[in-house]
Amino acid sequence: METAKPQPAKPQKADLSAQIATAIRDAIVEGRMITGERLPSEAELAEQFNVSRPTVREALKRLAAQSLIRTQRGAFGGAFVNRLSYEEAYGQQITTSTLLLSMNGVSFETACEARYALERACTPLAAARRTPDHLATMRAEIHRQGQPGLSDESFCASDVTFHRALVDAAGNPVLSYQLAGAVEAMQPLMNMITFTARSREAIVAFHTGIADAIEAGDSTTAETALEELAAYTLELGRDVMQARAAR
Amino acid sequence: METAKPQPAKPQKADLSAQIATAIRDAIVEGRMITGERLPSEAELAEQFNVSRPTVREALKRLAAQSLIRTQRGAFGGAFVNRLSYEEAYGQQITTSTLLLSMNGVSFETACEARYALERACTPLAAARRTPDHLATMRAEIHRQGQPGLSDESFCASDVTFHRALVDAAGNPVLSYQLAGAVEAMQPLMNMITFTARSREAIVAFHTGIADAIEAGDSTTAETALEELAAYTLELGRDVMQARAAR
DNA sequence: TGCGCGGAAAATGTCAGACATTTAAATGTA
DNA sequence: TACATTTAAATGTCTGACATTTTCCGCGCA
Repeated sequence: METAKPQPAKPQKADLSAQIATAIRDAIVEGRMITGERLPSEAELAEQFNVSRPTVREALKRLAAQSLIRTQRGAFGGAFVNRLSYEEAYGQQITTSTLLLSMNGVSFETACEARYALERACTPLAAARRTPDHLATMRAEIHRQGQPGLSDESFCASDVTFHRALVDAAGNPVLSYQLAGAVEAMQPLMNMITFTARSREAIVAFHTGIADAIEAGDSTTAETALEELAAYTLELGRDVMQARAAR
Repeated sequence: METAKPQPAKPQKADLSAQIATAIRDAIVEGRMITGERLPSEAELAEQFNVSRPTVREALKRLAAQSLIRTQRGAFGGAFVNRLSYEEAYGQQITTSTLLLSMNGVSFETACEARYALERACTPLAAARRTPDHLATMRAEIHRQGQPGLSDESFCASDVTFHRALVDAAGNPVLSYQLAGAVEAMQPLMNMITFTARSREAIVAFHTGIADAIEAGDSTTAETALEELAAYTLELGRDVMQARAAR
């Protein structure tokens, strides 16, 4: 006698290492372990969970991959609960966003729409809080974008830096984190599609309009300029797609 | 004779398993391996990279933790390049956001500001595209929030569902993904602070105003209502903080 | 001929033990 | 006291073995 396959009431089919990773992750997320705290040694964890050391190690590597812990060799080393820094979070956000876009056949329209909607959310704050530093970065990148001999790669990189400065000008690190995926993953994707067709002069003009408005603290004008840039990009993308389809 | 510590030209200090994970990750991100493709078996990878199987396994677990690969046991099983689904990406986004907020002492103001700025980015699209389904969800949650006996936990959960529906109404899955962290990580954080002080009637009134505007396709009114909700929440948070400080 | 059943094979999952390496504390010595 | 040395506790890595899962293929049976 056996119940065979239909066992819907058995969701616990995960690997031991996955279970252990989940258990430790929960302890961290729920605050039972605090930043900087040292986990038991691998040998102790193996004993606690009643598994072998390699299994524990696999679990720890899973957590390390999510920047939840960091390990240190040597005496008094071990695994420590990691403080997730903004930079690490940025990196994960960008990787995840890039993969999500490339693996789900996200259309140009969808990505473009999301990207500009998010950036638009920053402009009122940026207009209110921009520092001379942010403005200087934006102006410098605009100037760079006007140089005649600039390669396409450099122009794209400068484009990203410009928008990054705009986002950072909002002075909200959480917002900057959230926008990292939009700017650093979607913008390059869009550049890759439109760089053949676009007019650098037009882009520079839009960027100048945005920078002027931000400098003047005029969020309405900045939003309008951003929307125009979005519309221009969208149109370019449609043209390119149409040309590709016609071929 | 020995060069001792000062060896700044040696950036390769990572574990073997980390190096291998990076190598495979790059292959995936750069498109040299496509979704669904099978990786070599652990034994083959061990030979290719000239390491032992446990080391390879640790590398694979790192990748699995990021949902980059999925493994399958049995003959013709192995590790396969995983298609990162929206759901998996949501989950990672929420986990990362939650940790980032809790581990970096993000202030109530900062989180609140970012959260409402992001949500504001969705309202024009939501006003233009909302379906009867989304409206029904929003109305249902508003109704639930008006029930007298509702527990605080249920009210908070309903709050999240309401805002989630608003975000989804924009009809842009990439935007929904980006907002997942804001709605599901920041909203609960804010609820935890303000739930003692807030007036449910006021919240319901704001929600109703938002839903009405979205239903009418009036994005300006919706944004205004959202901004009022943001201001109310911010004020509540400041009051609570002040009360705590005074004690 | 067609169907089901069972073994073989290939892969991941797990374990045990050993050795290598790194690091900081403890100890010893000038 | 200051410096060099030893030592111990960890992680990092390797080897080999066994357990488990799953698919494929061929065999036998109707």
